[in-house]
Amino acid sequence: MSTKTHLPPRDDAELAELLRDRGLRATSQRVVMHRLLRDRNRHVSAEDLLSEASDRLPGVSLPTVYATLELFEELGIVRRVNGGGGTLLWDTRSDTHHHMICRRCGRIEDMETPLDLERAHRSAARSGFQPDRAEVVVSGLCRNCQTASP
Amino acid sequence: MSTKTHLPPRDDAELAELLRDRGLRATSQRVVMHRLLRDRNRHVSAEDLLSEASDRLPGVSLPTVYATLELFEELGIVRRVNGGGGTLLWDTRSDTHHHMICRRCGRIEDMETPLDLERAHRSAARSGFQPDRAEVVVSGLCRNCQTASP
DNA sequence: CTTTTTGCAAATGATTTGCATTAAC
DNA sequence: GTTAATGCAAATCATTTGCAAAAAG
Repeated sequence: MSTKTHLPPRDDAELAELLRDRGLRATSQRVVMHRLLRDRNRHVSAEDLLSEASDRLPGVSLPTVYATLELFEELGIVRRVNGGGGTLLWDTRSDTHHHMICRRCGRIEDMETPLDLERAHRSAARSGFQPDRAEVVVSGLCRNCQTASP
Repeated sequence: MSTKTHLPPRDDAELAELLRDRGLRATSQRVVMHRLLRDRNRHVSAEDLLSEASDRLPGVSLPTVYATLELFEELGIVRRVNGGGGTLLWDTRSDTHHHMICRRCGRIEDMETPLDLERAHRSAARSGFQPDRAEVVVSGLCRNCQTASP
Protein backbone atom coordinates (compact mmCIF):
# COMPACT_ATOMS: atom_id res chain seq x y z
CA MET A 1 0.00 0.00 0.00
CA SER A 2 1.72 3.16 -1.12
CA THR A 3 0.65 6.41 0.41
CA LYS A 4 0.33 8.80 -2.50
CA THR A 5 0.46 11.87 -0.28
CA HIS A 6 2.72 14.77 -1.09
CA LEU A 7 3.37 15.47 2.53
CA PRO A 8 6.93 15.01 3.78
CA PRO A 9 7.61 11.68 5.51
CA ARG A 10 7.32 11.76 9.29
CA ASP A 11 9.76 9.04 10.22
CA ASP A 12 12.30 6.54 8.93
CA ALA A 13 9.60 4.13 7.81
CA GLU A 14 7.73 6.69 5.76
CA LEU A 15 10.96 7.88 4.23
CA ALA A 16 11.91 4.34 3.27
CA GLU A 17 8.51 3.79 1.74
CA LEU A 18 8.66 7.03 -0.23
CA LEU A 19 12.09 6.09 -1.53
CA ARG A 20 11.13 2.56 -2.48
CA ASP A 21 8.06 3.82 -4.32
CA ARG A 22 10.50 5.48 -6.64
CA GLY A 23 12.90 2.57 -6.87
CA LEU A 24 15.41 4.36 -4.65
CA ARG A 25 17.27 2.96 -1.70
CA ALA A 26 17.01 3.84 1.96
CA THR A 27 20.69 4.27 2.64
CA SER A 28 22.01 5.16 6.07
CA GLN A 29 23.14 8.53 4.73
CA ARG A 30 19.65 9.38 3.62
CA VAL A 31 18.04 8.19 6.82
CA VAL A 32 20.46 10.08 9.05
CA MET A 33 20.22 13.31 7.09
CA HIS A 34 16.48 13.03 7.06
CA ARG A 35 16.42 12.74 10.84
CA LEU A 36 18.73 15.69 11.26
CA LEU A 37 16.60 17.83 8.99
CA ARG A 38 13.38 16.81 10.71
CA ASP A 39 14.72 17.71 14.12
CA ARG A 40 16.09 21.01 13.06
CA ASN A 41 13.49 23.45 11.81
CA ARG A 42 15.91 25.85 10.23
CA HIS A 43 17.90 26.96 7.25
CA VAL A 44 20.90 24.77 6.63
CA SER A 45 23.83 24.94 4.25
CA ALA A 46 25.36 21.83 2.74
CA GLU A 47 28.42 22.37 4.94
CA ASP A 48 26.27 22.61 8.06
CA LEU A 49 24.54 19.38 7.28
CA LEU A 50 27.82 17.67 6.50
CA SER A 51 29.32 18.55 9.85
CA GLU A 52 26.21 17.45 11.71
CA ALA A 53 25.95 14.23 9.77
CA SER A 54 29.64 13.47 10.26
CA ASP A 55 29.05 12.74 13.94
CA ARG A 56 26.91 9.74 13.12
CA LEU A 57 28.31 8.84 9.74
CA PRO A 58 32.09 9.11 9.85
CA GLY A 59 33.27 9.68 6.31
CA VAL A 60 30.15 11.14 4.70
CA SER A 61 31.13 13.28 1.79
CA LEU A 62 30.04 16.65 0.57
CA PRO A 63 28.95 15.34 -2.84
CA THR A 64 26.60 12.95 -1.07
CA VAL A 65 25.17 15.75 1.02
CA TYR A 66 24.51 17.79 -2.10
CA ALA A 67 22.94 14.84 -3.89
CA THR A 68 20.78 14.03 -0.90
CA LEU A 69 19.56 17.58 -0.49
CA GLU A 70 18.67 17.71 -4.15
CA LEU A 71 16.81 14.43 -3.85
CA PHE A 72 15.02 15.62 -0.74
CA GLU A 73 13.96 18.70 -2.62
CA GLU A 74 12.24 16.54 -5.21
CA LEU A 75 10.60 14.57 -2.42
CA GLY A 76 9.28 17.78 -0.89
CA ILE A 77 11.31 17.41 2.30
CA VAL A 78 13.39 20.56 1.89
CA ARG A 79 13.23 23.66 -0.16
CA ARG A 80 15.98 25.60 -1.85
CA VAL A 81 16.39 29.11 -0.48
CA ASN A 82 18.61 31.89 -1.73
CA GLY A 83 20.86 32.99 1.08
CA GLY A 84 21.87 36.65 0.72
CA GLY A 85 24.90 36.88 -1.58
CA GLY A 86 24.16 34.00 -3.88
CA THR A 87 24.68 31.28 -1.30
CA LEU A 88 22.55 28.17 -1.39
CA LEU A 89 20.56 27.25 1.69
CA TRP A 90 17.97 24.63 2.42
CA ASP A 91 14.82 25.22 4.36
CA THR A 92 13.32 22.30 6.21
CA ARG A 93 9.90 23.86 6.30
CA SER A 94 7.71 22.79 3.44
CA ASP A 95 4.79 25.04 4.30
CA THR A 96 4.57 28.45 2.68
CA HIS A 97 6.13 31.15 4.80
CA HIS A 98 8.13 34.31 4.36
CA HIS A 99 11.62 35.56 5.00
CA MET A 100 13.49 38.53 6.34
CA ILE A 101 17.04 38.93 5.06
CA CYS A 102 19.51 41.22 6.75
CA ARG A 103 21.34 43.25 4.13
CA ARG A 104 24.33 43.61 6.41
CA CYS A 105 25.05 40.18 7.86
CA GLY A 106 23.00 38.10 5.44
CA ARG A 107 21.06 36.40 8.20
CA ILE A 108 17.74 34.87 7.14
CA GLU A 109 14.83 34.67 9.53
CA ASP A 110 11.39 33.24 9.07
CA MET A 111 8.33 35.43 9.18
CA GLU A 112 5.32 33.67 10.56
CA THR A 113 2.59 36.10 9.57
CA PRO A 114 0.33 34.68 6.87
CA LEU A 115 -0.05 37.00 3.90
CA ASP A 116 -2.59 37.06 1.16
CA LEU A 117 -0.73 36.76 -2.12
CA GLU A 118 -3.71 35.81 -4.23
CA ARG A 119 -3.20 38.90 -6.30
CA ALA A 120 0.41 37.98 -7.05
CA HIS A 121 -0.67 34.51 -8.14
CA ARG A 122 -3.38 35.86 -10.40
CA SER A 123 -1.10 38.45 -11.90
CA ALA A 124 1.56 35.86 -12.69
CA ALA A 125 -1.02 33.55 -14.24
CA ARG A 126 -2.41 36.40 -16.33
CA SER A 127 1.03 36.92 -17.87
CA GLY A 128 1.33 33.29 -18.95
CA PHE A 129 3.37 32.09 -16.01
CA GLN A 130 2.21 28.98 -14.14
CA PRO A 131 2.57 29.96 -10.49
CA ASP A 132 3.54 27.37 -7.96
CA ARG A 133 4.00 29.41 -4.82
CA ALA A 134 4.57 33.01 -3.84
CA GLU A 135 6.73 34.23 -1.01
CA VAL A 136 7.69 37.57 0.39
CA VAL A 137 11.25 38.60 1.10
CA VAL A 138 11.68 41.56 3.39
CA SER A 139 15.14 43.13 3.28
CA GLY A 140 16.52 45.40 5.94
CA LEU A 141 18.54 45.22 9.10
CA CYS A 142 18.20 42.51 11.71
CA ARG A 143 18.10 43.44 15.35
CA ASN A 144 21.83 42.88 15.86
CA CYS A 145 22.92 44.90 12.87
CA GLN A 146 20.79 47.90 13.76
CA THR A 147 23.15 48.79 16.58
CA ALA A 148 26.34 48.24 14.58
CA SER A 149 27.62 50.71 11.97
CA PRO A 150 25.60 50.79 8.73
CA MET B 1 26.50 72.44 -5.07
CA SER B 2 25.94 68.80 -4.23
CA THR B 3 22.53 67.30 -4.82
CA LYS B 4 21.85 65.24 -1.73
CA THR B 5 19.13 63.21 -3.42
CA HIS B 6 19.14 59.43 -3.17
CA LEU B 7 17.74 59.03 -6.65
CA PRO B 8 19.97 57.37 -9.22
CA PRO B 9 21.89 59.74 -11.51
CA ARG B 10 20.17 60.46 -14.82
CA ASP B 11 23.20 61.15 -16.99
CA ASP B 12 26.97 61.24 -17.16
CA ALA B 13 27.14 64.59 -15.39
CA GLU B 14 25.03 63.49 -12.44
CA LEU B 15 27.02 60.31 -12.17
CA ALA B 16 30.28 62.24 -12.12
CA GLU B 17 28.93 64.54 -9.46
CA LEU B 18 27.73 61.69 -7.33
CA LEU B 19 31.10 60.01 -7.59
CA ARG B 20 33.08 63.15 -6.81
CA ASP B 21 30.92 63.82 -3.78
CA ARG B 22 32.43 60.65 -2.43
CA GLY B 23 35.96 61.34 -3.55
CA LEU B 24 35.66 58.75 -6.31
CA ARG B 25 36.65 59.14 -9.94
CA ALA B 26 34.51 59.22 -13.04
CA THR B 27 36.45 56.68 -15.04
CA SER B 28 35.47 55.73 -18.56
CA GLN B 29 34.59 52.25 -17.34
CA ARG B 30 32.14 53.61 -14.83
CA VAL B 31 30.58 56.03 -17.27
CA VAL B 32 30.15 53.43 -20.00
CA MET B 33 28.70 50.82 -17.68
CA HIS B 34 26.36 53.37 -16.23
CA ARG B 35 25.07 54.24 -19.70
CA LEU B 36 24.58 50.60 -20.59
CA LEU B 37 22.68 49.94 -17.41
CA ARG B 38 20.50 53.02 -17.83
CA ASP B 39 19.50 52.03 -21.35
CA ARG B 40 18.74 48.48 -20.50
CA ASN B 41 15.91 48.03 -18.06
CA ARG B 42 16.65 44.44 -17.26
CA HIS B 43 18.44 41.87 -15.17
CA VAL B 44 22.09 41.57 -16.04
CA SER B 45 24.84 39.23 -14.99
CA ALA B 46 28.43 40.41 -14.64
CA GLU B 47 29.29 38.43 -17.78
CA ASP B 48 26.49 40.09 -19.72
CA LEU B 49 27.69 43.50 -18.75
CA LEU B 50 31.27 42.63 -19.56
CA SER B 51 30.45 41.57 -23.09
CA GLU B 52 28.33 44.65 -23.70
CA ALA B 53 30.93 46.95 -22.26
CA SER B 54 33.71 45.31 -24.25
CA ASP B 55 32.37 46.82 -27.47
CA ARG B 56 33.13 50.31 -26.28
CA LEU B 57 35.96 49.56 -23.88
CA PRO B 58 38.26 47.00 -25.40
CA GLY B 59 40.06 45.27 -22.58
CA VAL B 60 37.65 45.85 -19.70
CA SER B 61 38.10 43.16 -17.16
CA LEU B 62 35.69 41.08 -15.16
CA PRO B 63 37.08 42.20 -11.80
CA THR B 64 36.34 45.78 -12.80
CA VAL B 65 32.80 44.87 -13.79
CA TYR B 66 32.25 43.24 -10.42
CA ALA B 67 33.75 46.17 -8.56
CA THR B 68 31.67 48.63 -10.55
CA LEU B 69 28.44 46.75 -9.98
CA GLU B 70 29.14 46.63 -6.28
CA LEU B 71 29.88 50.34 -6.25
CA PHE B 72 26.72 51.06 -8.23
CA GLU B 73 24.76 49.07 -5.70
CA GLU B 74 25.96 51.39 -2.95
CA LEU B 75 25.05 54.35 -5.11
CA GLY B 76 21.54 52.98 -5.57
CA ILE B 77 21.93 52.50 -9.32
CA VAL B 78 21.48 48.75 -9.35
CA ARG B 79 20.16 46.16 -7.02
CA ARG B 80 21.43 42.68 -6.25
CA VAL B 81 18.98 39.95 -7.22
CA ASN B 82 19.21 36.24 -6.60
CA GLY B 83 19.08 34.43 -9.89
CA GLY B 84 17.62 30.91 -9.51
CA GLY B 85 20.39 28.48 -8.50
CA GLY B 86 22.61 30.80 -6.54
CA THR B 87 23.57 32.99 -9.47
CA LEU B 88 24.10 36.67 -8.94
CA LEU B 89 22.15 39.12 -11.07
CA TRP B 90 21.77 42.86 -11.06
CA ASP B 91 18.53 44.69 -11.55
CA THR B 92 18.66 48.16 -13.03
CA ARG B 93 15.26 49.08 -11.72
CA SER B 94 15.37 50.91 -8.44
CA ASP B 95 11.60 51.07 -7.94
CA THR B 96 9.95 48.32 -5.94
CA HIS B 97 8.62 45.54 -8.10
CA HIS B 98 8.22 41.81 -7.99
CA HIS B 99 9.64 38.75 -9.68
CA MET B 100 8.60 35.48 -11.22
CA ILE B 101 11.29 32.80 -11.26
CA CYS B 102 10.97 29.70 -13.39
CA ARG B 103 11.95 26.66 -11.37
CA ARG B 104 12.98 24.82 -14.50
CA CYS B 105 15.08 27.22 -16.55
CA GLY B 106 15.80 29.78 -13.87
CA ARG B 107 14.51 32.67 -15.96
CA ILE B 108 13.53 35.77 -14.00
CA GLU B 109 10.77 38.07 -15.16
CA ASP B 110 9.43 41.24 -13.66
CA MET B 111 5.91 41.45 -12.38
CA GLU B 112 4.40 44.87 -12.80
CA THR B 113 1.34 44.53 -10.58
CA PRO B 114 1.64 46.66 -7.46
CA LEU B 115 1.02 44.69 -4.28
CA ASP B 116 0.20 45.87 -0.81
CA LEU B 117 2.90 44.51 1.50
CA GLU B 118 2.17 46.82 4.39
CA ARG B 119 1.35 43.84 6.53
CA ALA B 120 4.71 42.22 5.79
CA HIS B 121 6.51 45.43 6.72
CA ARG B 122 4.62 45.76 9.98
CA SER B 123 5.13 42.13 10.85
CA ALA B 124 8.87 42.40 10.29
CA ALA B 125 9.07 45.58 12.34
CA ARG B 126 7.10 43.97 15.16
CA SER B 127 9.72 41.22 15.40
CA GLY B 128 12.57 43.70 15.80
CA PHE B 129 13.69 43.76 12.19
CA GLN B 130 14.13 47.14 10.50
CA PRO B 131 12.45 46.64 7.12
CA ASP B 132 13.81 48.37 4.08
CA ARG B 133 11.72 46.92 1.29
CA ALA B 134 9.53 43.92 0.68
CA GLU B 135 9.26 42.01 -2.56
CA VAL B 136 7.33 39.02 -3.74
CA VAL B 137 8.92 36.12 -5.55
CA VAL B 138 6.55 33.86 -7.43
CA SER B 139 8.02 30.49 -8.38
CA GLY B 140 6.60 28.23 -11.03
CA LEU B 141 6.98 27.53 -14.71
CA CYS B 142 7.48 30.18 -17.35
CA ARG B 143 5.52 29.99 -20.58
CA ASN B 144 8.27 28.18 -22.43
CA CYS B 145 8.86 25.56 -19.79
CA GLN B 146 5.18 24.68 -19.45
CA THR B 147 5.28 22.88 -22.78
CA ALA B 148 8.54 21.03 -22.13
CA SER B 149 8.84 18.01 -19.80
CA PRO B 150 8.55 18.81 -16.07
C1' DC C 1 23.76 -11.06 -8.17
C1' DT C 2 22.33 -6.53 -10.04
C1' DT C 3 21.91 -1.82 -9.82
C1' DT C 4 22.08 2.16 -7.04
C1' DT C 5 24.78 5.00 -4.15
C1' DT C 6 28.83 6.27 -2.18
C1' DG C 7 33.56 8.49 -1.43
C1' DC C 8 37.39 10.21 -3.48
C1' DA C 9 39.88 13.24 -6.36
C1' DA C 10 39.68 16.26 -9.73
C1' DA C 11 36.96 19.62 -12.64
C1' DT C 12 34.17 23.48 -13.01
C1' DG C 13 32.27 28.16 -12.71
C1' DA C 14 31.59 32.31 -10.48
C1' DT C 15 33.55 35.76 -7.76
C1' DT C 16 37.64 37.77 -5.29
C1' DT C 17 42.39 39.16 -4.28
C1' DG C 18 47.27 40.95 -4.79
C1' DC C 19 49.96 43.76 -7.14
C1' DA C 20 52.36 46.48 -10.64
C1' DT C 21 50.74 49.82 -14.05
C1' DT C 22 47.72 53.35 -15.79
C1' DA C 23 44.64 57.12 -15.66
C1' DA C 24 42.00 60.84 -12.94
C1' DC C 25 42.32 64.94 -11.00
C1' DG D 1 52.58 64.61 -8.78
C1' DT D 2 49.26 61.90 -5.92
C1' DT D 3 46.05 58.71 -5.24
C1' DA D 4 42.38 55.94 -6.92
C1' DA D 5 41.23 52.49 -10.32
C1' DT D 6 42.40 49.22 -13.67
C1' DG D 7 43.98 44.78 -15.87
C1' DC D 8 46.21 40.70 -15.29
C1' DA D 9 47.10 36.32 -13.24
C1' DA D 10 46.35 33.56 -9.67
C1' DA D 11 43.55 32.29 -5.52
C1' DT D 12 39.36 31.06 -3.43
C1' DC D 13 34.77 29.15 -2.63
C1' DA D 14 30.81 26.47 -3.44
C1' DT D 15 29.06 23.05 -6.23
C1' DT D 16 29.48 19.28 -9.71
C1' DT D 17 31.40 15.32 -12.24
C1' DG D 18 33.75 10.78 -13.35
C1' DC D 19 34.64 6.61 -11.84
C1' DA D 20 35.97 2.48 -9.15
C1' DA D 21 34.50 0.39 -4.82
C1' DA D 22 30.82 -0.58 -1.40
C1' DA D 23 26.15 -1.45 -0.03
C1' DA D 24 21.13 -2.17 -0.71
C1' DG D 25 17.64 -5.01 -2.24
